[in-house]
Amino acid sequence: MSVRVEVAVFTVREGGLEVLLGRVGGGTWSLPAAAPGDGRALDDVAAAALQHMAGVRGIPMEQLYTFDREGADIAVAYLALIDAGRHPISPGADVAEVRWFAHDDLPTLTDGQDGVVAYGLQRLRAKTAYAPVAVNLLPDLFTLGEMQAVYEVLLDRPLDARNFRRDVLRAGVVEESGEVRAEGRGRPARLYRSAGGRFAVDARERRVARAISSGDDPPA
Amino acid sequence: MSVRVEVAVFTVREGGLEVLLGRVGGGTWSLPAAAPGDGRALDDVAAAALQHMAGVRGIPMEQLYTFDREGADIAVAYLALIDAGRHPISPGADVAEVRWFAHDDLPTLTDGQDGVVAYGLQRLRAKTAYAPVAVNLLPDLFTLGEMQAVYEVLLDRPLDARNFRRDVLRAGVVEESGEVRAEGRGRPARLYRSAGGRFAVDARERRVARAISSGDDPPA
DNA sequence: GCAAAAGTGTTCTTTGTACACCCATGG
DNA sequence: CCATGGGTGTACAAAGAACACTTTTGC
Repeated sequence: MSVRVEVAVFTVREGGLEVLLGRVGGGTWSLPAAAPGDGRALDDVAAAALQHMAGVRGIPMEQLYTFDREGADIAVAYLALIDAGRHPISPGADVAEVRWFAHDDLPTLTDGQDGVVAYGLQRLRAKTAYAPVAVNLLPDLFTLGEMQAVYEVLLDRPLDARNFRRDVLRAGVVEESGEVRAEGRGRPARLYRSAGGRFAVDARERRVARAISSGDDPPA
Repeated sequence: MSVRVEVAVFTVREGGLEVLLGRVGGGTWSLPAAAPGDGRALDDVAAAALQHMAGVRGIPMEQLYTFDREGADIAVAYLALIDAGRHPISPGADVAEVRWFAHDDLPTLTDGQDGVVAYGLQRLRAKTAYAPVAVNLLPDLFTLGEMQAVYEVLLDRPLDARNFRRDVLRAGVVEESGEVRAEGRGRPARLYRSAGGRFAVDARERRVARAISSGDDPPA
């Protein structure tokens, strides 16, 4: 019985949701993956897989699901969210290429990894309804407009800016940094940072998320 | 790397939430567990573990989480809900004893299985907010009073019978069987059966569940 | 006819949704 | 001075929570 750990890594860039893939030599594209050796914890193996493939460290991860694979194998899948801008990717040793792919235009993947991506996406969208997932996809300081844009990509529908602002501030998931940023035309926006709270984007989405699936807090 | 599958099986009886445990010889109490041999799917291994330990079949299961264990081992944990009345338990081959234990008065368990029970309970309570978990804990036909009693045990707080009735019926998770049952004093209650829908018990709980943790729909 | 449980309906409050409007900046 | 995005407030609808009352049975 062989065990693998695989990580579905998502980012939001240029108005699109993207997935991190790499390949060795000229082989098929794959998720960051590793085999747990000696007694390392699964979470650590997942973190190591990402670091090995793309040189990115310190990204929080969440266990997704354990899948059956061909033969007598199983794959423990993880979900990770990163801000591609803050964490440039570069191929590790024996990795030929690492790239971001639009989530709806992926190449052929190894094994059953498309199932991992699909479920990761489902969980990510569901988490949107009750966890401040956007802060993991944004820089340290960000405007509420940028945050809203991330949610609009994740949910694939427009949000009302006024209600969005009210909900996010009421939930206390962000705090003002005191700084502002002028960016082209229009009134300069205040810059916020994460405050660590939890919140929901809006009620309709909450209900949808609940009806379809929900994320969860892994055990301590 | 050795893999085990373990199942946290819950029931509600006599006003209490109980967990199924068994033991071999005079050893420590354990959850139903099995090692996946050849290429059997994890879900099947979980079902087989329950059947082997307690002789119970055909119970829907849901994957919970994959835990690190001592050494280089991992344990894939499952959650199962059964109506103890409909599914009598009896020790399988080489099982000395199987019993229901009150969830808050468990004996010492093997390994890290108390973590599995704790997380299973958390998930079960969270699922309460958006899935009709009670129908898995009740007979084919049941009264709304019985159903409410199950939820009161799971949530550990009293529910308003009138709001409960309204919410359950509105959500369409049960359908009338046409029969009634007189049980001692009081007006006879209509008997319902599951209709397969999803619902939430009440809003406060939904929010609590969301804030603490949530269940999820496993991938297809 | 009284206690006990089932069943129906109504009011109040909270939450979410859809808006109209003003503010500050760049061109 | 106007187009553009930022920021504030308000009116309406829906959902949840609390609660009063009638119905049907056993004793």
